[in-house]
Amino acid sequence: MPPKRKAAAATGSRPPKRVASGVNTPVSMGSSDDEYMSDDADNDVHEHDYDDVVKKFQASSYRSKDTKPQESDQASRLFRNDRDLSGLELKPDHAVRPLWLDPEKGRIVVETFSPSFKQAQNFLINIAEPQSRTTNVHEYTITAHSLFAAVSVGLTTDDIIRQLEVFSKTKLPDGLKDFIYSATQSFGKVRLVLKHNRYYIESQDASVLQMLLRDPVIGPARIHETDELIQEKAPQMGGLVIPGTKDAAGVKQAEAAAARKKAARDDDDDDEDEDDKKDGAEQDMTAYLRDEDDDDDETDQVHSFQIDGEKIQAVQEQCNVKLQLPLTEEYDFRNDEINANLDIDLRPMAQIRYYQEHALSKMFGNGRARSGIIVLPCGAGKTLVGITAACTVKKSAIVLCTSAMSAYQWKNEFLKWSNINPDDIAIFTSGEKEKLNQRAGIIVCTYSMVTQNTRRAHDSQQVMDFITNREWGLMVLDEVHVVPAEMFRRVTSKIKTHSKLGLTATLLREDDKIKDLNFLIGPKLYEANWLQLSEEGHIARVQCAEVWCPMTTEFYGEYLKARTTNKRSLLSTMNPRKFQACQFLINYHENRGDKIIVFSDNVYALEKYAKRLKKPYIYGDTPQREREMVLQNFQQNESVKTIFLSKIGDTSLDLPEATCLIQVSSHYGSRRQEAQRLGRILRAKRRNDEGFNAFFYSLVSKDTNEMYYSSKRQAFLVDQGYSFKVITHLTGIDEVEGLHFRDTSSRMELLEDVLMAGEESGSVENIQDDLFSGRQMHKGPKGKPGVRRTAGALSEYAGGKDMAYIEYNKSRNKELKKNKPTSKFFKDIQRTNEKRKAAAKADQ
DNA sequence: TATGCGGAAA
DNA sequence: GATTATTCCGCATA
Repeated sequence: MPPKRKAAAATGSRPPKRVASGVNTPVSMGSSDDEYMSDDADNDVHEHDYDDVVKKFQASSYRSKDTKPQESDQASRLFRNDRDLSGLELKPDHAVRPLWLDPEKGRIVVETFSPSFKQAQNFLINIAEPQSRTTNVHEYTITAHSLFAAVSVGLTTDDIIRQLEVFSKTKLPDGLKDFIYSATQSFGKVRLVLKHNRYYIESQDASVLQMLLRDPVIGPARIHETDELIQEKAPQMGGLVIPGTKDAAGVKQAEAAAARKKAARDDDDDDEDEDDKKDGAEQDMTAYLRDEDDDDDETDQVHSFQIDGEKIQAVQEQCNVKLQLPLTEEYDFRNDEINANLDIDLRPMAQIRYYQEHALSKMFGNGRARSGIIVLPCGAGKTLVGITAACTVKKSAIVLCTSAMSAYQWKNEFLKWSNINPDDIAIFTSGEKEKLNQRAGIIVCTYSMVTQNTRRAHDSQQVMDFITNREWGLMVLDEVHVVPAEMFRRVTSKIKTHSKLGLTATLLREDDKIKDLNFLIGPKLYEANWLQLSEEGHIARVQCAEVWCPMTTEFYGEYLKARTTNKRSLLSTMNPRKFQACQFLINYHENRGDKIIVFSDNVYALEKYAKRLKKPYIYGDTPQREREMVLQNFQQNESVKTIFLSKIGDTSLDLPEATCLIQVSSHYGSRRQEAQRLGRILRAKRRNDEGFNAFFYSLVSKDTNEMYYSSKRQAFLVDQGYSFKVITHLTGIDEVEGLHFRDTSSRMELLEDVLMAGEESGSVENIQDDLFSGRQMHKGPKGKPGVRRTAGALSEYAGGKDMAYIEYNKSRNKELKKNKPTSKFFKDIQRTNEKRKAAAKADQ
C-alpha cells in the first residue's frame, strides 16, 4: 500500500520555525524536516511512511543491497501485478508526451522522436541518472542522489513533480510522487561551510542540527566552542555575471547582472529549443524554474556548529548515505571579505559555448559557487570551464590533475584564456616547484604531489605547507573519476576549500566507488550529450567500427592449448590476420591523408607491430625526450603519419592532428578507457571541414575473449549513441603491397616468437632459465621481450618451487584476512609478495 | 637513473 | 556472489 501523502502539504510553504534552546531538545527527523506536517502527533506514522517509500525505491533502484524488503511487502509483491499498466491511464494527448514512467523502479523511458524530446531531455538530465541512450529510446533512473542533484541546481519538489506530470504519457504514479516528496524534503536543509579555516555545519533549522549531533558519527566530530549552537544573520545576495557569457561581453555590468538572473534560469530551455515550436503543454514547461533567492531571503537566522576538519569526509558520508540528508556546499564568494581577491578575468577573445554556459549556470545559478561535477566529452573544453569558474570566483584556486604534463597544459591554458598575471599562477610538481608569493593566486599540481604521505623533499614540504595552511576559494579536480580511489580521496580532506568543481569526460569506473563522488565532491551538475555536440560540430563526428579478424589455424590451435590468460591474450593480439588488418587500415588511411594513432596495451605487441611496420612508438619506458620528438614529428612532419602508443596515451595527451584511431589490443573491458581513447580524436582540428569524419577501429580476433571484452568496452559509447559497424572483411586487403605474413613460414616464425614471449611473461620459468643460461636479462620493458629461452627440467623445478611459494602466501593471506579484511591491507600483502619474489629472484 | 608506491582491470 | 593476482604505467624521491 502506498503511503499517504498529506494533501495540504505540497507547495513551498515553510514549516513553523523551531529553534532549539539547547542540545538536549529531543526532536525527530520526520517532524522537523517535513514541510507538510503540521501535527506532531502524527510523527511516528509519518516517519514510517517516509522510510517505507525511501526503502522501496532504494531497494529497486539505488542500493538494493542495503535494504531488506519487509516480509509483508514480499508477499504482497507476489499477488500484485505492477507491470500492468492498464491502471495507468494514458492521457488523451499522450502521443506528444515523451515519457513512460515505471512506478516500481523509478525508471523513466523517453522517446527520442517525440516533438518535445529535447525539453524532456533537458529536464531529465537534471533529475535522473542516464542509464542508456540509444537511437529511439533513452532510459533514466530517478534516485535519491539524482534528486539531490536536481535540488542543488535549483529545482523545487513541485517543479520536478509538475514537469514529470507534463511530460508523462500517463498520470504520475503515486509511488513515484511520494518518493520524490519524501526524498527532496530533506535536501538543502544543511550546509557545510568553511569560515576562518574552520568547518561548520549550518542550517536554518536548529532542530535538524540537534538531530545530527546525536548521530554516532557526526556528534563526536563536533568541536565544542560552547554547548549552544552558533546563531547569526543569514547572508543576502545579489546578481552575478559569469564572465565570457553573452551578458558579460555586452553592455553595462549592472544591466547585465539584472538580466543575468533571469537568463541563468531561462537558458536551460531556450537555447536549444528555439527551433522547436511550442504548444501549450510545452510552454508550461519553460516556466517552471522558481526564483531561487526567495527561500533564503525569507529567513534571517542560521544556526551552526563547528566540526573537525579531519572528519569531514566521514561526516559527509554519514549525512549523504546513511541519513539521506546531503550536505550542501555553497560558497558565497562575493561576500567573502576574508580571503583576498584574485585579479583574474577571461580575455575578451574567450567566448564560451552554450553548453559550457549551461554547465556554469548550474554551478553559479544562485549567485554562489556550488560544489559539483561537470561532465563534458574530451575536447569539448573542460579546461575552459574550469578557468571560467576560477574567473567567476576570483579567489585563490587550486587545480589538481593526474599528470605533470597536464598540469603544464592547465597553466598554459590559464595564460591563454585569462588575463592572469603570470606571477600569480604556479606549477607544483616534482619537476617544477614555482613559488607563489601573492596573497591570492592559482596553483596547478598533480594529485600524487598532494597525496604523497611519505617524507618529502624539503622544498616540496614547504609548498605543501603553504597549500594546506590556507583557505582556497575553488578547487578544480581534473579527471575527477580518479578521486574515489583510496589514495586520491585524501585531497578533499587535506586541502581546505570553499568549493569544488570536478571535471571529467567519463564518470565511470569499473568498481562501485563512483557514487562516493556524491559526497566527496558534490552532485553531478551537468552532463553533455556527446552526439549532440558532435552534430553541432563542437567535437568531431566519428565512425566507429569493429573489425573481426579470424584467427589463423596455427594461432588458434595454440590459443586453445594456452593455459594462462596472459598467453591467450597475447596470441589473439598477435594474430597475423589482425596484423594484416592493421597494416591495411594504416595503408588505407595514410593514403586518405589521415593521421593515425594505433593503441596497444600490450607492450610486446606494440613493439612488434611498430617495428615491423616501421612506425615510431611510445610506451612507458620511452624517455621523455624521445617522446617529445615522436609527438612533435607526428604533429608537424608530413612523413610521420602513424604512431603507436601504449596506454600512456589514454589520458591527457593532446594530439589535435589525429583523425584515425586503431585499437589493436585492449586489456579487459574498461569502458572508461575506450571512451577516453575515442576522446583522442574528438578534438580533431579538421572536424569542421565539410563532410569530415574521424575513424575509430577496434580490431578483434574472432572466437576469442576479445569479443566479449570488446562488447563490454563499447557499452558506454553505445549508450552515448555511437553505433559500431562490424566489418568482417576488408575489401582489397590482398592487394596491399608488402602485406606481412602472407606465407605460412613467416606466420610460424611469428608464432614461435610469440610463444616464447608468452612463456616469459607467463612469469615462472624464465627466472631460473635466465640464471641457468648465465645471461643477463635483456634490457626492456620490465624484462619482457628479448632473450630467447627454452623450458626444460629446470624450469619445472623452478615452477614447483614457485608454487610452494605461492601456496605459502595464499594461506598466509587467508590468515591475515581473517583479522583485517580491508583491501588496503590486502594490497600491502601483494606488494610484499612481489618484493619477496623479486628478492628470491635476486638471491639465485 | 633506479626504486618504490599507488592505481586500474577481469 | 565475493574474491582473486598480475600487469603496466606514472609520479616522486634518493
